[in-house]
Amino acid sequence: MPVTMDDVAKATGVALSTVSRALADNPRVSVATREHIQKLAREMGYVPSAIARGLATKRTCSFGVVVRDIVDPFLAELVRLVDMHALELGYSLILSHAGNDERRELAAIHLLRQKRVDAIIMPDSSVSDSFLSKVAHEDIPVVLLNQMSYPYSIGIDNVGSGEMAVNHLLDLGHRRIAYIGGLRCRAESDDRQKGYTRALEKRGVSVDPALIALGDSWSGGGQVCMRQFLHLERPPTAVFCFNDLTALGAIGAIYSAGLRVPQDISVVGFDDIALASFLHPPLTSIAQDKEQMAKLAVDMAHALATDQPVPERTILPGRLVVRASTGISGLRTNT
Amino acid sequence: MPVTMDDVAKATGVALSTVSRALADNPRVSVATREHIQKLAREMGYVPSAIARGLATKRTCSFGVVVRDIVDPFLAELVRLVDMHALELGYSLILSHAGNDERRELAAIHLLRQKRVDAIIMPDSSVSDSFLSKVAHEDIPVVLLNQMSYPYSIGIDNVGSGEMAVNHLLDLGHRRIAYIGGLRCRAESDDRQKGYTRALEKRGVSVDPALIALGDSWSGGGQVCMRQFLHLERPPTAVFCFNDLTALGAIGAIYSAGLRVPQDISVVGFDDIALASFLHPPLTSIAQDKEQMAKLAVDMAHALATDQPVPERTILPGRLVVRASTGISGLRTNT
DNA sequence: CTGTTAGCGCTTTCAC
DNA sequence: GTGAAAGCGCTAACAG
Repeated sequence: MPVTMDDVAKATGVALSTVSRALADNPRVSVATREHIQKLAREMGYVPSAIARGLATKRTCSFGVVVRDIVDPFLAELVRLVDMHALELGYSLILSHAGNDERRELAAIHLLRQKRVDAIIMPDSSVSDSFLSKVAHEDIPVVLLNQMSYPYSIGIDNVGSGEMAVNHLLDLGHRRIAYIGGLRCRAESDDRQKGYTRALEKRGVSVDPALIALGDSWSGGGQVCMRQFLHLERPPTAVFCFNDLTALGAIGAIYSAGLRVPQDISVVGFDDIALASFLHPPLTSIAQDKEQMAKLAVDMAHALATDQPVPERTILPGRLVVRASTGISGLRTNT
Repeated sequence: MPVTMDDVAKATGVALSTVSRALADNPRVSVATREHIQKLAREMGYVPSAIARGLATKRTCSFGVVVRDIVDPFLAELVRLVDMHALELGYSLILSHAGNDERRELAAIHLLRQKRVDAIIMPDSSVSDSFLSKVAHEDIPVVLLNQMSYPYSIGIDNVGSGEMAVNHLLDLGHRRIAYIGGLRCRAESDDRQKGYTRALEKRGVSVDPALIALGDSWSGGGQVCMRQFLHLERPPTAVFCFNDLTALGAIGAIYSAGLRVPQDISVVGFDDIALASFLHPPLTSIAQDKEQMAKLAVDMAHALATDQPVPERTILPGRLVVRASTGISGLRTNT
């Protein structure tokens, strides 16, 4: 139904290949014919078929992106940035959802292989290491975020960032500091917890297992875990959360218990999502350089897709953003 | 590089076309050969090329989705649901960002046409009516959400829902009720405002232009507009917001001014995003049936893409979800 | 500078 | 039930 290159060729009276060249701005076509062809093609409403081109060139100019849940604001922000950078390089994004189901994740990858995407970017993969090693030798390259056991990956320093967050709380005088984990990527929460533990140990504060709970990367989990902490004989005076959504839930639980943030309990989140500064109180958080992550991931995917020298695996530093959800320990309890 | 159908044909000793049929579970192939071929294909690691198939069948089994900003939680939730339903029908989603730029939106559409997607779904289009009428007769079908001037669209009753929200506030005794608009789709905010006006007028409450402001569909806008309202001689006792993000910003501004929600000012949002119930206070909002919207939109896109009878344009009702951000007027000011 | 000719990997008549 | 062959719309040698 749509106008083809052949139609344009017939209309202009030149050969099909000349049209192809003219439309590709190939310098081997005379300026006159090129412009003539381009003009006519435009007038005829010619829209090149990326499908046919993909078949011929074996490149589809599209990346697959598989996420657990685009509703996670951090992932949404990341995917948006990936889209922007990908577009600059001429790629489109095919988005697939995997939920928390590893099987669905593998199914999504399989579908993307059928679609012959040039590369796959997975911002929060849950696939096991055994699969990763297999996928690494697959026909189509895969770039992972925050999964540093994998060669083609971009991530942030989760251990160091966790440490940074907890140091901030220690500096404010807190000693009973809790951690609420999550389950976005496999190793992510563990590493942040490692940073938490390390920070405490360095200051000689003992780690209390009762102050460590595992949420679900969502506000519901944060709420439940925080409620549990509040029932402790000696509740924490500060909480470090896997991500901002968890922190939001924790804050809700604190308010519901008639306490206040940060007067009674300080809260630190992670990701520094766009909403963080609008929450009440504005949330102290660890910011990830999403812009840079997205750019590096796209560049890596592009390099892998075009057989260019692949940039090295990168670990970005986190950055503490202090807002109003953290305060000096004992602000209220000691008065 | 990857295994092709031809490879499988040679390996099995049958003709290419037989392999094609066998893999498509075509009953015209004997059970024995079919199973043999399928088994061998699997062993050889054959992955069918959706590209080649697309060229041959003129169907790519993919929908384009162009959004202004996937970071908007409402859109993210919608896109996730669209993805689920699309997958059930065998479609993948190609996601493109348009920002608030109509030109980028058109560019995105153009790219999707090149990709030969079977249909385009636009949850929050900003393209003008003049363009819409053009796009309607385009080669590739477009389904719009919340843009009821267009034949192929699914939406919610924005006027009625706005009215519902404001009636709720009126029922609580509020008389000075403000509206903070947004700019997601073109007509969306206007319609909600229309509902706002209508509700007030029906109860004989005069509409005060000073109580109407235009935000940006984000928390920042809500914050700014609310701050402006608070500087009025007679500030509102309740605010109806274009969406939940706007409401979040408004709430922040209220707290920053030393006032409380809902004791001093009640706030109603729109969309009922997943976060709404975790905010402090939990947000009263108008829920849209995203599940249904997504399903209807995908079904419509599918029908259009396959030349089946197209279901009718649908307008879904909104649903008021009362939480803790709204309360009786004068709770505090009159004591 | 332009035309001819093979494909790319699959579907789909049309024969047998 | 299976095979042969003609495309789908484009790119990319290879000639001229």
